[in-house]
Amino acid sequence: MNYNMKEIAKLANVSQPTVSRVINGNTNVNPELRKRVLQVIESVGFQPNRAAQTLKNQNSFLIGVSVTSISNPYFMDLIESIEYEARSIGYNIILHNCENNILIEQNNLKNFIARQVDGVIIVPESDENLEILDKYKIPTVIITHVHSNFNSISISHEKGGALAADYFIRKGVQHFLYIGQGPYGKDLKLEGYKNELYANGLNFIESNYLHHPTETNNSIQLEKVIHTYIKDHLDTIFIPSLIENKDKGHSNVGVLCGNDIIAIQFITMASKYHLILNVHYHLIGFDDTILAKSYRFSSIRHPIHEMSTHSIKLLMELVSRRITSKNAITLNPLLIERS
Amino acid sequence: MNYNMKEIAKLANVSQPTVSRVINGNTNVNPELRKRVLQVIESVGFQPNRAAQTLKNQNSFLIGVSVTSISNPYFMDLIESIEYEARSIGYNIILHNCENNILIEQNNLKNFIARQVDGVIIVPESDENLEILDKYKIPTVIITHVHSNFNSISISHEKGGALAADYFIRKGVQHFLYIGQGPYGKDLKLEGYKNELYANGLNFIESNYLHHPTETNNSIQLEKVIHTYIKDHLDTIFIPSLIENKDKGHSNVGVLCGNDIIAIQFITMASKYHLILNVHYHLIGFDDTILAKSYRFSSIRHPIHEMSTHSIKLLMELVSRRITSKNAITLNPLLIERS
DNA sequence: ATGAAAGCGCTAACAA
DNA sequence: TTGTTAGCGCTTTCAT
Repeated sequence: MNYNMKEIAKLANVSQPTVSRVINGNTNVNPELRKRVLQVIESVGFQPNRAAQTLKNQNSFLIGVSVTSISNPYFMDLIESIEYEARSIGYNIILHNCENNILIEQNNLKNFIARQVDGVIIVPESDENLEILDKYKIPTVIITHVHSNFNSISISHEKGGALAADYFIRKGVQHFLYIGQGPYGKDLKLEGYKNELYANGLNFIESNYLHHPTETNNSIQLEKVIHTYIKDHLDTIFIPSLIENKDKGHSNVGVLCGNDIIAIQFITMASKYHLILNVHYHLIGFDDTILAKSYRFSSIRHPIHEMSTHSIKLLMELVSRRITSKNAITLNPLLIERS
Repeated sequence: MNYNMKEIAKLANVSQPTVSRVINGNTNVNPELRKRVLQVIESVGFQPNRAAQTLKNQNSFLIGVSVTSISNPYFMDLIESIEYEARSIGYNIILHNCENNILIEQNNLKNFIARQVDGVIIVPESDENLEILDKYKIPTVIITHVHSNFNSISISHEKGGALAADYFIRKGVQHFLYIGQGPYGKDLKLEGYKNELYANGLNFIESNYLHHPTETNNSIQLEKVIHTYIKDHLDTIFIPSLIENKDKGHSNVGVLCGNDIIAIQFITMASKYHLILNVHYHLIGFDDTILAKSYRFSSIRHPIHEMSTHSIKLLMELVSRRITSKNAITLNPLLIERS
């Protein structure tokens, strides 16, 4: 059982508000009383009740963190980083996973409101629920998405694609592949990749864009697409390319994958045909997760630490009402080269 | 801005305690008033202030979760699972990482106390800090460690080792390797592994126990040890073993690794000598993380979901003072076979 | 510089 | 069944 200020006051032979003043660093306190109070606090290990403080002060020093999935190495790094940043400025995080479910996300956000969180950092599942935060005027920073009504931190996917293109060009790549995350459609990574190729007078062949055959994000299906591509181009690209470039020791095929998991799917499929990374093909993944580290392939890293730093900083500026405009911060990714 | 009960009461033309009664499901409320109140609550989207409830009720519906590291796929799965279990019974988690630092852990636990958490689930960095929880009589469940003064959920590492031994025996393995996580010392996984071999009339050769050469947990050093072992036994074990068993299509070497990361180190080193998984050697990792899934090697899985279920259940029993004895629950791991 | 008193939003004992 | 009242632990006037 924890003490309260009244008990501390009695033990130190002062009034309860004096204890409050000591704890809050109010200067109008006799140094001697201050010492006495601090001694008692120290000896019994008193911790002021945060719930009472929240009630009285109308702020909780709590940040609601909502993500669409926890067991994704990318979000986990993000959560770790946010927890660290929050802790270092005296805030705590309440973590919620919405499991990619809009209804759960809605409940979670309502819960944040009930908990009196000072702000929310969210990787949103949908736009609808964000209105709840708007309605209650909760300072909010959105991560990964850009939304005109909210502050946001995001990454330039185009820049990531361009970075990959640059790397491949440096390596003398002539055959540029791209394997996307979703079904066919607008893909900023691909845009950046293509544009950088064009800017260098190179061409991207549309049939080298592999993607899910359907709307459903089934990874088995993508694996089949990859498998078929490799099989069909074994004798036309992969093997000849290596032979042509045998003086360099590596081929001129470059594969950019929308994320690290896809990258591993490619590596696995390629190995079935005895194609070896950095010999028969160059490869770059996205997100630079533990997978890229352990498989030792290059990957585009999102500056997670920078993202969380900016998120918290931006959130704090909103909480303290130092800014009221809507900021959309875009950060640049960087290429982690591994050979 | 959120409403409060007083405002709801005014809008519904009832007294404020009536609003409280409606919200808390008190039956002594005129159905008509109840309806009126619920309508107002619904229309303005009122959420009772949790801080006030915490202050009044002396419980927070908050669970403090402290781990030694977040960015570890194993803990990440655990956190996700705990968040899910807590949420499904109306609790929230406050997440803290202690970064393997005793001082940070101490501050985090004090913070839990200030936050009035109803209970703590902790992967402890040290025993000392646990005394804080004991002192304040915070219901606590320890995960992974067993401690006589606390309730705990842990995994039988011996059983994991035995499971691996059984699998290897089934596969006809004759050369049993073990690569431990730490420097040389007591290792329950190894104990279970050996004992199961002995129980089957088999022998474990001590020189087949690879480990860090020093106290420092430097993974580069372990990699060198692995590398040296493979090089030295290439012609005496790995190659001959495959030749002897070429009718079966795979050798009779079995490698058990203390965790999945070590497993990948072995696979990587082995591939330098063109040794292929499930051909030149059988391998089992520990923890069944995303690494094992993507590299497709077998791994001993800890029943993470079961762990979190038991943790929350046990914690709730402590919170409600239904139990006061100290329980040490040991769960059995299971082998996920991948070929 | 210090203490007495009010009130943050809620629940529960009590009175009506 | 309903409203009045006190109080959870804290901060902050307001007197002194």
